[in-house]
Amino acid sequence: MVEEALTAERILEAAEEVLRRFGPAKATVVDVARALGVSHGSVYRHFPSKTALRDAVAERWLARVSKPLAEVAAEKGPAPERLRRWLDLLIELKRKKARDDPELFATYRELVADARDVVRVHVETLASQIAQILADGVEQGAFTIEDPVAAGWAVFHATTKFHKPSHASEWSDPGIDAAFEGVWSLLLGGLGAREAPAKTRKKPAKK
Amino acid sequence: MVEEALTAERILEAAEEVLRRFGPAKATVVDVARALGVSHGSVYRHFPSKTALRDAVAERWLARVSKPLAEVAAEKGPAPERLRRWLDLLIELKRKKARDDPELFATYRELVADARDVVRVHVETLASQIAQILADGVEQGAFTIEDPVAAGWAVFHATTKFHKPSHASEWSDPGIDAAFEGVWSLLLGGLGAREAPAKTRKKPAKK
DNA sequence: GCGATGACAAAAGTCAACATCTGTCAGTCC
DNA sequence: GGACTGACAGATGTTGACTTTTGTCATCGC
Repeated sequence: MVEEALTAERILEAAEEVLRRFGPAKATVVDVARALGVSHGSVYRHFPSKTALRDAVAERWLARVSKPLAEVAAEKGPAPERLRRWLDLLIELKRKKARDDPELFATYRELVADARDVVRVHVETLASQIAQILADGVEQGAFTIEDPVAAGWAVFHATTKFHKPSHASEWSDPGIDAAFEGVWSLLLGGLGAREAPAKTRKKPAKK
Repeated sequence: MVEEALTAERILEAAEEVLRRFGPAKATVVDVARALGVSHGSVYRHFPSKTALRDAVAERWLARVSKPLAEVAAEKGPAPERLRRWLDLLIELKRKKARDDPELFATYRELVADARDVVRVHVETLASQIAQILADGVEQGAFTIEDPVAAGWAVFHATTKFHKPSHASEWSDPGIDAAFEGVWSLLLGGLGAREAPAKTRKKPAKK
């Protein structure tokens, strides 16, 4: 005993490490148990199935994306600039994962592909973070949309290509940043962006 | 002799039929030759490899999408309404294929997935059709964008979710049409759409 | 002479015997 | 007595001998 009790948290950490090392195809519940020095039956006391364990790992991974974004969404500065930073951060987080460790990224993709419910919640979280920024923007007089929630979803959908992992192979295209600028420019216009009441300005004139 | 000469065109037709019946995993060059009553060696007189044959079939399929769209792009009416019809048609063509014969659609997806060059050309064709509509719109005073080509790509990218086959599983979501309306609304705003000089009006006020 | 053939080597795909894994549960151990 | 074990049945994966396919080319027949 003592030896640190077997908790869901410890199992998740071990599971993540095992997935990282063996990949989703080779990682077994027995491997996870072995890494913890217990029998695989014990793992089943904490997770009802291997699928549930994988879902929980996927959830952790997604939280590492949505949490830093939540901070940007909660800030108080000018909404257009904040929306841009939020999108840049989302895209950068995804690209970084894909670039720095493609194998791990592939593991992550397989995992979340099976965790549809977890993904649904994650995506709803992201869309509502955008909606929050947009609502702030309306309040600031920087945006003129009527329905921030609907517009939040629209921004999310319109930028799918730039953040959804199934498009990862396109992220190394040389024109990808220009493509995003084009979409950003249309979206900003569509949100009815205008100079905020007074205050900060950011970019110099374009072109 | 006579008996109709063996042409690339006839081989393509047979190949398409064989793919339709057996699927891309089971369709062989020998099957195609058998359907034509020739030896498989003969097929290789017209196509250097099985891959080239598959690419050619993919190209035909894609042409069946881009040709009807080219007609809409070439029309002369008000650009905003035409852009909307063009997008609706693109989306409808894709959805119809996916809905009416999911197996054939899966075959088509596998084929084009391997035909990257063919797809690149197809996508460039579509983006330039949008650009043409946008340029007309600028001329008509209906759009205020500076660079119709860049904006054409932006419209294409922003609507990826609604026409790219890898998103087909999302097309049966109940909210998909509302999602498109949201994106459309932002895009139209971003293009600087204003009532055309005089003339037609379409939708009643929203909400 | 030229399109077509079919035998062939190398590559790719199949499948059934075998091995491993998941999930359960009666029983152990502290 | 409750956390943990490990033997087990059924499900899932792996392996390697075998079959099929691709792509070539010397030869054929019109």
